[in-house]
Amino acid sequence: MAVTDRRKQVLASAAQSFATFGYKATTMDQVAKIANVGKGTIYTFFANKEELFDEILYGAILDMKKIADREISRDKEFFDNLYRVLDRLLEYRREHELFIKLSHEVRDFGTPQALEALDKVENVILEYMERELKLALDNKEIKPCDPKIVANVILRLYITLTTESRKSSEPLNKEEIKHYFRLFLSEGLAEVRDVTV
Amino acid sequence: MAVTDRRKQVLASAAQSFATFGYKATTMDQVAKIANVGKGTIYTFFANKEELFDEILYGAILDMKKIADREISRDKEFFDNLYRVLDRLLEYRREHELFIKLSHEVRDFGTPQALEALDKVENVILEYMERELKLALDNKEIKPCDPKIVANVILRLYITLTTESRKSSEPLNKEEIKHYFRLFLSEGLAEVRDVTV
DNA sequence: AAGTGACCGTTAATGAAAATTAGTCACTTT
DNA sequence: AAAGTGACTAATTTTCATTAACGGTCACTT
Repeated sequence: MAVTDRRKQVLASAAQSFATFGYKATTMDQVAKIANVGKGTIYTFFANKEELFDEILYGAILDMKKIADREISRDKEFFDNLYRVLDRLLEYRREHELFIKLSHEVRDFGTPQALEALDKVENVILEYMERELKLALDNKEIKPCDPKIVANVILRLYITLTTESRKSSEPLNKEEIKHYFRLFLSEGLAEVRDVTV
Repeated sequence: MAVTDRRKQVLASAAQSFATFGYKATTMDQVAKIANVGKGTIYTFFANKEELFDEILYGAILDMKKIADREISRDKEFFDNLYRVLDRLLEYRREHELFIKLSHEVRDFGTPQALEALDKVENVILEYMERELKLALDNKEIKPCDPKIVANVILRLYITLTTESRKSSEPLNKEEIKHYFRLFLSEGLAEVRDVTV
């Protein structure tokens, strides 16, 4: 069997295992078994468990970058793009088994590698937003501000709106989320008072 | 010694112990010792450890309500009041030893009673904001919205801005926080384009 | 040369014994 | 008799020694 095939075999098996069992509960013995290779073989491709995991994570992050690039349309306005891409990225994150499992692992065991992985994903999203905010600043579409801070606020806002479940009431639907998103980020909450209708 | 004195003695000792050691690490033996009463005496005033804790928590919550009422001026505008009261309340929460200890306890051990206590405090703050938002709605100071959702967003926004530390850069100063607070809640991020200057 | 799995040192799970704790109540003090 | 107490109990938590599982290696096989 060709070297690249074996490598791919290992990667596929590891991806499946990490997504099903999380970081901690995935053992190298198991990956070797699923991949139908000896354990030693894994170590000819990857220095250790963390590097194997990182490569799979990097693949998922590449997917997210592709999603963002595909979803963005330079002819549409800033807030539209922002909301749509953020929605897609977080949907991807929310629905991918690997990230679901990693979230649970952080909650239940606090596994450092799982936490680090989720942080990396968050940073990718933040970096994307920072870039877009800088473009919007150059085009004078938004008021002067620190893109880093605003990117953070926007992400937190989105997360707050999408997890508005815990206390009473069911989570907001997409239209409601979009409405509040626009209210805070674009229009502002204050009623306009000095404009004659 | 009068009954009320003994009760106060117990409360004071318990308050000190909860603030110093947290919920879990405060033992009824220790409270009795500090208060200079037999352990049985505590149980003539409080049914159990949780009720003793609740009474102390309730005291702190009363303090917060007083702070909010004192800080609010009906002649000042809505966002000014909102920001100032929120700032005072969270400063109180941030600087009171009991709440600091309880936060650590939740982080380190996940003690359910500590979590519940912090939730109660958060709810007091949310309820206060909800009330103020309803007033502002009646006065048409803010656009139509669900006060519950907006209260939540505002609290998260404040917390995001005040803990903008982890990733690089030092935390924002009060003026900066106020600036961003105003930017998102009052004015909106979008640059106004259709107004001739 | 490429691939392997038994083996190694370290870390984590297990469970039984020991210690600690919230809450009680028979007894002491006032 | 009313108020106060701390030794006691049942339940929980901590401790610790033993066992099991793990990541990573390397002498050996293919």
